[in-house]
Amino acid sequence: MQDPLSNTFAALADPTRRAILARLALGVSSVTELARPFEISMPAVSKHLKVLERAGLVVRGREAQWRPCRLQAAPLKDAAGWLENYRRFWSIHLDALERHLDRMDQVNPKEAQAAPRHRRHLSKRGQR
Amino acid sequence: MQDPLSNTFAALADPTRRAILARLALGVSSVTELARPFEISMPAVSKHLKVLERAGLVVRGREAQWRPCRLQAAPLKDAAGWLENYRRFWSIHLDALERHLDRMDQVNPKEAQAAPRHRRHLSKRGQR
DNA sequence: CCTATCCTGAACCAGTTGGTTATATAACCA
DNA sequence: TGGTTATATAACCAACTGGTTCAGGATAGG
Repeated sequence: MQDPLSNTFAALADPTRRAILARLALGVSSVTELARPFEISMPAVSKHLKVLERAGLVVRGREAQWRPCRLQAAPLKDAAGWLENYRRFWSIHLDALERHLDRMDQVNPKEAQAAPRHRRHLSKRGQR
Repeated sequence: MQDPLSNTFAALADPTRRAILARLALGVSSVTELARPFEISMPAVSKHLKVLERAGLVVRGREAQWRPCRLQAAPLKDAAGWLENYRRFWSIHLDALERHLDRMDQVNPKEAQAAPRHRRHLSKRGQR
C-alpha cells in the first residue's frame, strides 16, 4: 500500500476512523477526548491515529502532555477527485439506461439465443 | 467490516481494483480481459473481483464460459456523499485560515504560556 | 469424445490489521 | 520528590489480505 490514494481509502475503510475524522471536523481534539465515544482501549485509538497520520489525514501537535490532533483534508480532496470520474455512472440518466438494457435482456431471450449472444454482450454492449 | 461504506472504501484501497473499475468504466468485460494488464495470476484477479462484488461495485453475469463483469456505481455515490461533508475543509478559503492559525501559534508563544494554553488549544479553538 | 478455453475453489504463505494487556515516557502539580 | 495525567511502545493474538500453485468444473468446438 504505497500510493497515497490507497492509503487514504484504507484509512477511511474503518468506522472508528471515520468517526474520529467526523469529530475532528468539529475542531482540534486530544487523544483521550477522541477515545471517549468508543469502547476500545487507548492504544487502539493511538493506532487508529497513526493510520490516519500516515494517510496524511491528521496532524498531531505537541502541547504539554497533550497531542492535539487536527484534521488535514487534502487527501480527502484527492479521493473525492478520483470518485468524481465515476459520477456519470450514478447519475439518474444512466441508471435509467441500465434498467432499460436489463429489461431488454429479460424480454428478448429467444432473439438473444439466435444471435451470437456473448459477442454482443462482451463487445457491442461493452462500448456503450 | 460490516457496514457498506467500509466495504466500499476497503475495495477502493487497492490500485489493482481501482484499475479494474477504470477498465469497467469503458464497458462490460470478461475476467481474462480484465486480468490482461496485470502481472498477477488469474485466481488473484478472481479474488479482487470477489472483493468488488461484495462491495456491490461489480455485478457478474453468465455467458457460456464467460462471466461478464459490469460496473455498479451506486456504492461510489455513497462514498462520494460521505466525502462531500468534508469539502469545506479543503477549500482554498479554509486552507488560508489554517495557515493563519498556525502562524498565530508561532508568533505568540509567550502570551500562550501566560494563558492556560492547553485550554485554549483544546477547547476554544476546538469550536471554530 | 477430446481438447482447449474461461473461470473458480482449496490449500498454503507472509505480511498487515485491529484489538488486547502491561509497561514505559513525558509533562504537570503539590 | 513523588503522584497523577496523557500518550506511546512492546509483545502478543486472531483474523484478514493479497499473492501463489494446483486441481478442478463448465462450456464451446473440432
